[in-house]
Amino acid sequence: MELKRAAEGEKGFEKVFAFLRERLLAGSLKPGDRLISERELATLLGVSRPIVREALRALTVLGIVEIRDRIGTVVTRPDVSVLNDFFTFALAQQADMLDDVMQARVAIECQAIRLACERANIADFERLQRTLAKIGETIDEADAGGMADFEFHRSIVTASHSETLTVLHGSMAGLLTHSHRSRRELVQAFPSMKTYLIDDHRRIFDAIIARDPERADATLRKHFAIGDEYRRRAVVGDIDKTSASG
Amino acid sequence: MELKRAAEGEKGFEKVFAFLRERLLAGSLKPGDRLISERELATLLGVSRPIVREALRALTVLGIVEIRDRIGTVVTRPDVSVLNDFFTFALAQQADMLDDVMQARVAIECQAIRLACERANIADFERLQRTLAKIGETIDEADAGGMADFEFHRSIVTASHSETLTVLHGSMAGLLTHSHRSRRELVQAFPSMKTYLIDDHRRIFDAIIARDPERADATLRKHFAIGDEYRRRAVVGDIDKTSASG
DNA sequence: GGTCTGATCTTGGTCAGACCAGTAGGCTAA
DNA sequence: TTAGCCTACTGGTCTGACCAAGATCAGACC
Repeated sequence: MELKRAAEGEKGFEKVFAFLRERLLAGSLKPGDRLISERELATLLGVSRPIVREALRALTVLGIVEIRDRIGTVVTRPDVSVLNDFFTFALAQQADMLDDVMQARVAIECQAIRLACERANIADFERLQRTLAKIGETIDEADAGGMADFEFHRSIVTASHSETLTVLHGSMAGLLTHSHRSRRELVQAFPSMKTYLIDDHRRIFDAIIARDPERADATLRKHFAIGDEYRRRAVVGDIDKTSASG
Repeated sequence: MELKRAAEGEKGFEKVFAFLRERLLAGSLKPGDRLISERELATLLGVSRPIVREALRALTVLGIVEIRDRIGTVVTRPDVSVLNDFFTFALAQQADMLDDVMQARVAIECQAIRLACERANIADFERLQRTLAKIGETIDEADAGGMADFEFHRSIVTASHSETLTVLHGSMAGLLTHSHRSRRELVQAFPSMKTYLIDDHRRIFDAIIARDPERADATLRKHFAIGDEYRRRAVVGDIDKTSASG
């Protein structure tokens, strides 16, 4: 059984997984390809079908393949949701990681905005403008306002035309949406925030339009810093806000 | 069966996975906890053991739990290797993603260096100094030089004391090590690179020591930009370097 | 009484075979 | 030729079983 050669040492799951990984990484299995059936794979590798399913399921959660009921298993283009899942779980267990994730988000977004300055096209500009307008319209609503805020920032990342940045940002987005929302709740407490929210986003938008990476980055960073400042002040003045920061 | 309540809609794998996800996210299952046995889980959820194993295996590849032979399944602290796996697979199938990943790496590292300026302690400084020295010592060796380069950059991220940034950077590191290495191979072609490599890293180091985030960030960015420039020039002069970029 | 040892229970690891439900494609009948 | 049926195949799942080895506790020994 020369086919087993490369996977002889491992047993069971590892064997199947290694077998498939090899083909995947070597490129002999490309997106769109359909794998041989579970039964064939099982007999081919000398394992039982449940084991094969474990391996296929593993690849599924990694977003590498897709198991289609009664059709077969096909190789897919790497899917983002993996990162989403991972971050969701990771964050859930280490709530203190949230500040950390925020840092990563800032990292991604600041890089994205630089790229956006270079790569943004008309459609991107239009989307940015739309979402910017939305921020102004929803300035007094917590939910819609938070959503608008989020959409604007997402538009920035989209405009970077970088899949990886988009993926990473997206996977952290879910965790941070409530952060946008809670920030918006502060508007009631700090009237000056209205100006901050509208003007800051406007400045960010302008910098992108001007295709000025340095200014865009700096403005965005300042925007985050000010947001932090407001939040800190809020914590001082309104303790029960802290419970939502986890 | 009120226990099934939340997972009634799904079936099989989804049911088990959802059941566990719920507990994991809600925090009723914390790192270190041991799950109930596969058999119990199976009867509890009304599915067969192979299905339970699929779900557990899925969580395993996500780095959420660890299945210990003849011991049980325990919840672990989220593991980085997932991201590694993902990026490895993703890159294998979409080589064009490499530039993109590089962008993300720049993003992470530039944010990290800013944090490093604020948070780095003596130990961090020492590590940076050590790795910086190593770069000078190994300037003429491709392998060791690439490694030293990599270590220095990793030290920067470590000095940020941000778990998330470290994790993200680490998961992209494997893919980019060869990038460091191949960059070092250019040293032969471009003698001026020696100065670039040594002086640039030195400047970066100085900026961190000076705890000047802006300067550090700018210097690091410039460093990457120059590296890109060298690589671009190399591609023009030496085509077979491109084949190794996948 | 305390400790050591071994039988037993439990756990994961795996297999074999079976049934269901649709899907796809070949074959047949109109 | 074409519409429709029929079978082979696919994934989805279950059942029940066996193995090897860690965990546990009872009983024997010191």
